[in-house]
Amino acid sequence: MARHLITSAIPYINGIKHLGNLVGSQLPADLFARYQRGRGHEVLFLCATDEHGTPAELAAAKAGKPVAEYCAEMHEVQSRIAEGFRLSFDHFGRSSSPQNHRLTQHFAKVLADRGLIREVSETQMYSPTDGRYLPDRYIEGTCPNCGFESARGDQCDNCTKQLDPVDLINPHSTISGATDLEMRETKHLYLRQSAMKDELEAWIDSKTDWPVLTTSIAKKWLNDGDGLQDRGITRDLDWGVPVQRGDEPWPGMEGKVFYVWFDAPIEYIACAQEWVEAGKGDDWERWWRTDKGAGDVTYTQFMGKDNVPFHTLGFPATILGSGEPWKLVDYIKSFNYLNYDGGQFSTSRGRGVFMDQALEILPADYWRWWLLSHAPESSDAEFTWENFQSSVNKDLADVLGNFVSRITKFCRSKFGEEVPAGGSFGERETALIADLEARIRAYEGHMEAMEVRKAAAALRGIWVAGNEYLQAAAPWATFKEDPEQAAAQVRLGLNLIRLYAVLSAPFLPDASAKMLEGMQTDATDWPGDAESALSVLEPGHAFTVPEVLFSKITDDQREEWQGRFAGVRE
RNA sequence: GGGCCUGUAGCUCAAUUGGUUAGAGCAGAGCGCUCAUAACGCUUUGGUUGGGGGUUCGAGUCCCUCCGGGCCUACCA
Repeated sequence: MARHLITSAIPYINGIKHLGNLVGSQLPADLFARYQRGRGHEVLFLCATDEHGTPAELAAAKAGKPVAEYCAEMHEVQSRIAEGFRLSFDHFGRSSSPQNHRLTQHFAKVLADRGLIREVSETQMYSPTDGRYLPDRYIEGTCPNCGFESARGDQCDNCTKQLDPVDLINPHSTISGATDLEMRETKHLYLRQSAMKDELEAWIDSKTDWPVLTTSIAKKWLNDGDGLQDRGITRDLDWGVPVQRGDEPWPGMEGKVFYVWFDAPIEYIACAQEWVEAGKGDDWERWWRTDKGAGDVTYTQFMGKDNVPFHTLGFPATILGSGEPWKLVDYIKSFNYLNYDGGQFSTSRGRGVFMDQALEILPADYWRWWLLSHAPESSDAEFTWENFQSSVNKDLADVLGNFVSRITKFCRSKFGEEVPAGGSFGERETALIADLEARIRAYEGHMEAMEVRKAAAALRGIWVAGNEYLQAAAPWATFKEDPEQAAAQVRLGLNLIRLYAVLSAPFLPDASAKMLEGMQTDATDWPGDAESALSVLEPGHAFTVPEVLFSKITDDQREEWQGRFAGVRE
């Protein structure tokens, strides 16, 4: 039995995520976790909320709540929505947990002890009106280069020139509009990534089977300009992990916190500690310490492309730099973006479908199927309501759902609600079994390789094979001449439903459960050979005709949703 | 500006890494079936692989160039 540690990029706390966020990390991670569990492997699947940073503070202020309270509430909201999508996290943690505080401070100490942290004195814009230091992009003004009036402090959106906030003409805070900005001297800690460039590069170069999206982004950062740059890992904020050297104070760093991108990946580890604390497990080190049992763990991370630099360079620099035997990631599966109907999903403009809204209008399986079967693997993908409607209606309602209906209802009318006895398999059945054998193995291959769209296509092909068989065998015709033979055909058809339930579970957990319930079986072992997998339900086994698995999306519904999600979120 | 990704049938995507006649699904057309959610199956129309040039016995695949789309560019996360 293999052991799989699986993490999804942790979603930021400041609101409900849209479908693009979902398909870029949590959903494919869940697919992989469910598949590996289905194969009988030991899986630890972790996710959490990423709770620190300026946007969290601002979102809390906007909601009129203390930031800790706001984050606690939003964590609950995201947690419930994750359950709604059937995301099967073994634990859904919080980057603000005490475990993460301790571990983040521990890593900082170890890195400092090994000479990998240096102090840098720099100047930073401070806004007395806002009472806070402002990240560059929270300052706007007129671009000195092109005269664009809403240029951000880090870059002008009009001429794309990179800027320094002090260059802006008439700079002001985008939070309050305040113009009384001043430069203040402040000290920060930098992680000396540059000192680890060769080690990181050798490690990346050894990963020849990673998606090009992952390695090309990593290499770009390694070799761009002067090479890998040191990175500031502290910020002047209130909300975050206080800068400490382990348990000890860090002189000169009073009142500062670690930068979210330093503490967020560490939460992957802290989350396993939370998992133990919550009573769901008893040994987190078995998953994370190679000196304490994690040597045989395969660790896979899932994320959108915007997260790649932090997972290929920043976090590995932390892990490797510590010199401690932490488990390093084995495979990084990254995704492009999902666009919405000709443009981008927009949280600020309420454009597109958000996770809570999606569940209000349709069950999770509909979304899981469309999103995964259209996952943005090779390039950005696009959600359109027409495509969604036709894909879901055809694949789920017609091909899979109707298959279940036609065979169960036919059996009920001719043989009653139990698996009929009699007859034997002939050439047609042998051919189907051989075909399915090959298709199942191909499906497994795509799942192992995390080729999500190909896996979906292969699964659909397995469903189609059942319809082809029924059409050719035509038990409704056979029945008139040779009821025994029809019984064998129906028996095979009913067994196909159970097989489909097992194979489809990673994509469609709810429909899978309904099929198993209808077949009144809890035999969910992954199929070894197709032949024995198709004789699990024996003659005389009782079943019930399941309710319709997937009702179709009507044109009226589609048009209504199209209008509802085009503009501003309520 | 620089870098990376991408462009294949009306739509969404494949193509064993340079190897026969570029394949699937959806949509369209025709036929069959009547168990089933007006479902299913079979057959079929549809391509100058964004344009141009080059390398090669052979190019969707490699090189050059032009055009279009997207992302990243280190203080949003």
